[in-house]
Amino acid sequence: MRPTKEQAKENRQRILDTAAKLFRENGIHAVGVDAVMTGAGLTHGGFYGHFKSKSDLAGQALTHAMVDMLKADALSGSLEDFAKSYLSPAHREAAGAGCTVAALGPELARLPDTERGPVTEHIRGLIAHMENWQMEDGGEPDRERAITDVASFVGALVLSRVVNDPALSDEILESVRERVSGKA
Amino acid sequence: MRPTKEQAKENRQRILDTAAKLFRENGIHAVGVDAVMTGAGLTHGGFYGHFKSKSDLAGQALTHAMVDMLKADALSGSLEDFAKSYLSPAHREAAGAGCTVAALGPELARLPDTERGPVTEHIRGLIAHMENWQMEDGGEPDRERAITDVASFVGALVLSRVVNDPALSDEILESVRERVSGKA
DNA sequence: ATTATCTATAGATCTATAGATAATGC
DNA sequence: ATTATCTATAGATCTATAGATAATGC
Repeated sequence: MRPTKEQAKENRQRILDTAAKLFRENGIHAVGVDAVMTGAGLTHGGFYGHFKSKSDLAGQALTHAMVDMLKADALSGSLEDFAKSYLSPAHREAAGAGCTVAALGPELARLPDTERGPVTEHIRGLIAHMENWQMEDGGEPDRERAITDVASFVGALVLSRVVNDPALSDEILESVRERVSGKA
Repeated sequence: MRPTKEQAKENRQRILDTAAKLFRENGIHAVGVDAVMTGAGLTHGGFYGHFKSKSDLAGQALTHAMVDMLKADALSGSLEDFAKSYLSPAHREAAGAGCTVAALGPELARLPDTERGPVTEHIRGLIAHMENWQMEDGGEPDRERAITDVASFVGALVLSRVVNDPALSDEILESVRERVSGKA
C-alpha cells in the first residue's frame, strides 16, 4: 500500500491541483479537506502527512495557480488575444481552471495581511503585462489605464458570473472586450 | 419575556441588518445563524420563528442591502461624486456596509440561477445609472462604456481589498476614479 | 389562548490527531 | 527501519427542531 517516493510526490501534486480547482469552483470555505482528498483519489486521513493544515494547502495551491496563469500562453500573445480569452464565455464557465482573483477575490481579501503577498504580486504582474502591451502598440506606457483595464477585466468576469441572464452576461464580456481593444 | 408584536418586528429587522453586515464582512458561508442571532442580541434557537432557513435569510438580507444602495444619496449626485465615494478608502474598509457585489461577488455567482434575480436587477440598475449620468453630461448614452465603467468600479474595489500593499491599493482606487471622471 | 423567545439537543459536517498497516529503501 | 496511506475517532461547529417559558393580546 505504500507508494514509492516518486508516487508520493505525484500524489502531493494531485492534491494541490485538485484543491486549486475545487477552491476556485466552490470557494475555499465550502470545500473540505475530505473533498479534496477524495477528488485526488486518497483518503482524508493522509492529508496531514503532506500539509500542515487546510490553510497551508490553500496558500500553496492558489499561489501555484496564479504563477501558472502568468506563464500561460494567453499572456504571450497580443492584448486582443488575451482579452478574447479572459473575457470569453468559456472562461466564465470554467472558474475552476480560470483566474483566481475573479473566482475568489473577496475571500482572498479576508485572509490575513501576511498571506496576501502572492496575490498582490500576481496583480502587479497583470498590471505590468498591460503596460507592456501598450508599449508594443507603440505608445507610452499609461499605468493609470493599465490598472483600470485590469480592474475592468476582473470586474467584468465577476459580473458575468453573477448575472442570471445569459444575454446580459455575454453583453458584459463583449462590452469590456471591445472597449479595451478599440482604444489602442 | 415575550416581546410586543412591534418589538418582534423590530427584532426581525435587526436580524436582517446584522446578517447583511456580517455576510458582507465575512462571507455568507463563514457566518453561522448563531453569530447572526448573537449579533442581533437574541439566542440562536429563536431564529426559525423568523426565517425558514439560513438561505432564506441570506436572500432577504442581501436583497434589502442592494435595494438600499440603489436608493442611497451617493447615486443622486454626479458621477464624480459617486466615483469619489464608491472608490474611497472608507468604502474599501467598510465592506460590511458597502457594495454587496464587490463584497460577495463570486459567492453570489455560485447561488442557483433562481436566487440570482435580485443581484441581476441590481446590476442592471447600476448600468442604467451610468447611462443617466452620461446623458446629464450632455452626451448620447453609451451603453458599452456604462457597462465597462461598472465593471471597473467593482473590479477596482475588489482588487484594492485583495492587495496587501496600502500604496498599491490606494493607487488602484485613484486610477479608476481619475480615468472615469477624466473622460466625460 | 397565542406566540416570540429561550433552553437543550439531535444530526451533519469539518479539522485534526492517533495508531495500525504494509510496502519501500537503506 | 522508515514512511505514505488508511481506519477510526475526538472535538468543534453548524443547521435545524422540539418542547418549555412567560408575557402579550383577544
